[in-house]
Amino acid sequence: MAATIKDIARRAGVSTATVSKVLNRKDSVIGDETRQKVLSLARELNYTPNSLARSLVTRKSHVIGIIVPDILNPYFTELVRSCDDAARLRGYTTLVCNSEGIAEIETAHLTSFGGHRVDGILLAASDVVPDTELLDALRIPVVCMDREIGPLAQLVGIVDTDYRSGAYQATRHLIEKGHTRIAFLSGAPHRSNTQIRLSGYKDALSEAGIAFDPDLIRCKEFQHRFGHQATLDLLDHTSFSAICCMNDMLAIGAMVALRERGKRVPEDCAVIGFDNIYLSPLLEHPLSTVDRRIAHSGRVATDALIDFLDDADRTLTAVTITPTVVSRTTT
Amino acid sequence: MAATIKDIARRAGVSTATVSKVLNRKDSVIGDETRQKVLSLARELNYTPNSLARSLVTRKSHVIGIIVPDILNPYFTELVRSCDDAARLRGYTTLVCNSEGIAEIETAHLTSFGGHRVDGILLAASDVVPDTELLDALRIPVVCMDREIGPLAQLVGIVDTDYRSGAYQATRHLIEKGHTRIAFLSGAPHRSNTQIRLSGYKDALSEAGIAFDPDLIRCKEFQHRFGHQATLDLLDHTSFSAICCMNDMLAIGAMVALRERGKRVPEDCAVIGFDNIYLSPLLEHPLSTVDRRIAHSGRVATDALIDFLDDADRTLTAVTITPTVVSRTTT
DNA sequence: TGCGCTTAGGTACACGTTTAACTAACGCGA
DNA sequence: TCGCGTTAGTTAAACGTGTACCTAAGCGCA
Repeated sequence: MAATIKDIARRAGVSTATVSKVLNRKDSVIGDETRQKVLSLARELNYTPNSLARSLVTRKSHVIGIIVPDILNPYFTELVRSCDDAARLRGYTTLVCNSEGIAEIETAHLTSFGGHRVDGILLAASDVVPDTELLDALRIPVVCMDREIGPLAQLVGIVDTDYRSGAYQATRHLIEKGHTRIAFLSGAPHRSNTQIRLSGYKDALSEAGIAFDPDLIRCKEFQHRFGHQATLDLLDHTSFSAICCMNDMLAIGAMVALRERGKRVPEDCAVIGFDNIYLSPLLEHPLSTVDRRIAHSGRVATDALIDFLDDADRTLTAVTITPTVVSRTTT
Repeated sequence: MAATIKDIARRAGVSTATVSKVLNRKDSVIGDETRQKVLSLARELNYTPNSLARSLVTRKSHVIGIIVPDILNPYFTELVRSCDDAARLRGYTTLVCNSEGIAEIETAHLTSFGGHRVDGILLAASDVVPDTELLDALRIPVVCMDREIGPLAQLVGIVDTDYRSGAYQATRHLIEKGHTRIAFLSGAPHRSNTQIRLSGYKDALSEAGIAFDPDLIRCKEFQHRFGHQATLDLLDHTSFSAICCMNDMLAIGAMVALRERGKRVPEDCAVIGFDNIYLSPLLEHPLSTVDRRIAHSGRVATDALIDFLDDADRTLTAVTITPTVVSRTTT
């Protein structure tokens, strides 16, 4: 069907090796006339190299696999987009998989990555613990983004966000606006993910001489729905004038709850989010939040991975991104 | 590195053909003992078939390529997610590319699809006209989703949304709520995409005996930003009590503008969107909109494509989805 | 005995590339 | 004349599978 190197070779009256050399710019040793003939035939037949065959022999697929829990989550959408852009810029293609935050699904995807011989793997934040045994067997370089992982030989990059600092800054921002009763919403309470943010929150409070009140804390999951439900619950059981949300979806949920109860934002209750997803400035009340530079972190992670793949012997890259508060209308 | 069929064959003392047969369940003709030996060795070496090699010989990659203008747009995020789910369910993997709505980029992606020997292509809505010449040369089955395309031999599926009906219903919904001055926001004015929706809008108006007023129409692009800007402009130049937006992002933009000008939704101005992206119920004012069954349409399109790929000679599938109004808080 | 069928598996090529190693022709200096 | 270095290619193997076709043994049966 599609033209192959053989077709070109036959018509040009040369061997496939010659064609291959010309097409790969390894043609220092090829005559000018032959080169031209091959090149023009390639164009004429509109030849496209079969990457399957090529990858098979070169043992490089120029594909990198990405695993996220759910691309519908705007944070991951944005992250994936930036990874994909960065990858393409360097001649790589991405294969994106949704793990649903379920270990078995992630494992299946990793296995499939192995079968497709991806050159590298990007692991985005998730609460499931990566199957290091499988990863080890796969021998494919891995970069983790805000994701805890055990010791792993082929871990070649780590890009983390300084959650403590982010939470600290968000809380401090609220305190500076005069708030003292500040609720705190986050994900799974036992994960370090949440613990570390909580410590940032506490630091800011104690620095300001405000007592920590456990009644103001609600930690369960990073979903919109929980932000809504927790806010309603807070409203019923305690008093506060601000909510510090550990991601933007929680903040969006909180704002719906506040409106349902007739509370104005920010007059009656201030809200700050975390992530700065691209939606946050677009909301009816553009959301104050903590910018964690999503696109930048995706780019950095991808570049680290590809640097490793392209340059022979490279060492582990570790970057931590410090987020900053962006104040909009909700605080 | 990774175990191959050869490794298994050697250890089992059989030929690679035998191993291949066992592993592919073509083993009616293989002895039970041999089968077990092969199977257990495969497990032991944790063998994963090399899909590159396999695809090379079978001429089936079990990959389908998807092109969307921009996955950051929630409509496309949701669409891609549902296509991916549907594809995996049937043993296919997806390769997602962003065209930015630029013809050259789309062409590059299509070429790359050819190189990767994808089995089928899913083309999502976009204003650029597909490169049918290239598509023709590629000889890869294509399914279009809400996308105009010229005659094309390997077009095997079309799933469209009845935009006219959607726009008609949205307008009618507004009229039933008592509105008579209804603004209309949509994308590129000359595209049939917008024209057809406009006709639905006009039909509803004339049916209700309301005169069409061109001053209430603003068509340019389907971006949040334009929704915001157009609403401000409308507010400055005319009067109206409702806005009919031809996608949800426009509606979100419109609502920001209304809030900036101190207008309450829906008391001072009602707003209806189109698409029913997953975000629309989550907004501070859960958005009334027209549900176009995004996930369903992705699934239908993907299934149509794979039906074609799996069953030998199938004919073109054409589905049109009729959207329905979902009334929430903004009308 | 000769024939055919069944069972169990092997042989060998193909898929489309890349690449190390080889060759053939030529020119040139000693 | 011989040897050597260039130049411009070619040959052949390899990557990991799938599969059409072959073989060989065993058995039943006329």
